[in-house]
Amino acid sequence: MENNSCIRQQADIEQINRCKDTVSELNESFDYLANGLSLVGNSVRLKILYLLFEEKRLCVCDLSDILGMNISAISQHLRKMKDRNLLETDREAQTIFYSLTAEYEKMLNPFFEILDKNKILETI
Amino acid sequence: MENNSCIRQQADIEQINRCKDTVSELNESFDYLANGLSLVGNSVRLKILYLLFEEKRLCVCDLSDILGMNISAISQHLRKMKDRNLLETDREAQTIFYSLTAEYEKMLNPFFEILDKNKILETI
DNA sequence: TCATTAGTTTAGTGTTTGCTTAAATAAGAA
DNA sequence: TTCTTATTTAAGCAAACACTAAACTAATGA
Repeated sequence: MENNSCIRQQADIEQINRCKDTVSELNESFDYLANGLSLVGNSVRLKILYLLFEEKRLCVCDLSDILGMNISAISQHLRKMKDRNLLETDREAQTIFYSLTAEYEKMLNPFFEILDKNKILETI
Repeated sequence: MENNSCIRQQADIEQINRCKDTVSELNESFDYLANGLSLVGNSVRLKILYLLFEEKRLCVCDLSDILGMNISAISQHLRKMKDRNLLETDREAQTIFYSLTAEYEKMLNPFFEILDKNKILETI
């Protein structure tokens, strides 16, 4: 499959084997983390996450209005994030409110801070 | 385009307007951040970033060998990350070494710590 | 100068993602 | 029970993405 002719003569074999061990040990962790980060790495979902961080909770319909997008499209984004435990729901009659889970609120905080900082800069 | 019939009667108009303002103010920041995070949200690139964090520098050929992937595929991933300033290069004769930029090493540190923790757990 | 080694770039292909439309579900009100 | 509101789910499609193969560039050495 691969063109293995490229292994440098001066390659550090020990280093390469250490790296291979790391990759095979952490393989599932890499997949899991990358999958979580790819959810945040979409501007619609990042907006939703930040808005929920600021407002604590919003319903599908609010988000649809704020972002100027189809209810269905928003719902599908929310579902992905709920499945991965970034979000949780809270029903009030027909309305379903989404909010950040405590775990991810904490984890995403550094990024929210970057956005907060930009927001202050914009208003100056 | 949108079915605007979904605006709830009980919707908090002030809240919605505040959110709309936030979104339009920070629009480019959302795009920029999301784009950066989407680079990290791919397991091949996350592996590369973590390996560079651990080993300080590696060449295209080392990474190709470690990850069992085509040189060309690795090179294309590296290029994307270099374009976004996550990585920098350092040539030594024909060999090009890639390393994390200080800025992103710092920014990605919390995620590397999660992986480190998993690594310790695996070895127990 | 020609061959070799290391890496990049381009074109092509299959897969994944995000959005649209339409149908389905779920709760409350008439 | 039927209608309305709020949301979800399923199907379909276009755009973006990741990988392969092949051509190309760049540095070194015979």
